[in-house]
Amino acid sequence: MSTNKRKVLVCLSGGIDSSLAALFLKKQGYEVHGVTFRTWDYVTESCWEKQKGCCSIESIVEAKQFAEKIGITHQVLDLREHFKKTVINEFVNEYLAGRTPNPCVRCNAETKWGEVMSLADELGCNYVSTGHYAQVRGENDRFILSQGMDETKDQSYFLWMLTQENLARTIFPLGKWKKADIKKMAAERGLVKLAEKRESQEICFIPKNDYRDFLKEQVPGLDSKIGEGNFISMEGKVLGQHKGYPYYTIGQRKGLGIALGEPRFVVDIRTRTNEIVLGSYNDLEKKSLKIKNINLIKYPEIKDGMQTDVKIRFRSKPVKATIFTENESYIIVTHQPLYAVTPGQSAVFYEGHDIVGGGIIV
RNA sequence: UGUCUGAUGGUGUAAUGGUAGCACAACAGAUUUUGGUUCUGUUUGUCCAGGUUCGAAUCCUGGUCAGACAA
Repeated sequence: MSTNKRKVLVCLSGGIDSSLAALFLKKQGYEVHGVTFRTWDYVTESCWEKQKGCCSIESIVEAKQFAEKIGITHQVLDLREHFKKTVINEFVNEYLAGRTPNPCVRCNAETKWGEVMSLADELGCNYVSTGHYAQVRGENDRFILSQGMDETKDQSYFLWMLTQENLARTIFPLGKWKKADIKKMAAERGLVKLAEKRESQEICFIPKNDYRDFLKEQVPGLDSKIGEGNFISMEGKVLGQHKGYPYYTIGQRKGLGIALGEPRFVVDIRTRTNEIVLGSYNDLEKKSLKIKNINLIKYPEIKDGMQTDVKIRFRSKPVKATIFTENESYIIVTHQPLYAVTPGQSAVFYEGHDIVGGGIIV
């Protein structure tokens, strides 16, 4: 590693958060080098209009301009192939398997930290940094990831896959700040455009916010391979036709195109028979789930029967639960009902504000 | 072929003479670094032709269509 202990590689997206993160690091006396990823090419123009978040060409230009403005070096890293091989492929395959992926979790682990760490090595940077609202600290020989101070903007959920090696070198300059303050500071520094820019949102590589169209583009002949199938009730009665199981996700209500007099939700996806089971909201209830691909952060291991709080989606309150270990997977039994537990999504364990670990729901 | 019943927005229904309502669906916006959820809002309807009435989804006549029963 470099002899320069104050050199940091910061991921700039062109948005307000990462820009301010870079600014903070610079003010704190770090030697800062910015990097912006090129992950995906947009073909449609709609994304430009929407000023989409982290990866558009326009944002790359903005990131570069910002770097110049605050006087840091900057480069663009072309990760298109890597991104396609990891994030996009997994995204498509998961849907084809009847599961619902979370590409952001994958992208953070594989693309952002995965690739940035090696670039940091090349450049002699001992730290890497992003504009995430999360915190990391060293304690008991572990590097512990915890929620951002601004609970409404906390993004730790998306970072549960980060390894100890990743966290050891990570700085989150915004972890102790509130989004409102960041916006205010940006405005005060004359960064009006940034302050007014829309939040990055939706899947960054999907234009028009329609993952179904994206799947069609990525999987030629998808509709002829899978095609229409039956909506069925909990009792097995045929209720209508659907467009093919990859277009649905557990808990989904909108877009079913079927009027049954009361709200119906996707309760189960049966890939073998291409059947989608519909039920009431209460039919989505579960009190246990199984996870795999476990990554532990706060503790090196988890004891059978450990108590924790678990989150099964980004915007949901943590629920008290007990973890039962079982070889490579865990069984999580919650003390309150969960709704719409969705295979492919992340279950993240919290202890207070700290992330204990997480896994992918089976 | 006869008799009876029914026909309301995309779907299912309410309103028995007095501004056509509800649920679901659809669409749009809000929320949101995943999908989904949630919230707010919007669009769309009285089978057709006559008649009675100040006024008809509602009553009358004829037609069309559907279901049931009869043969």
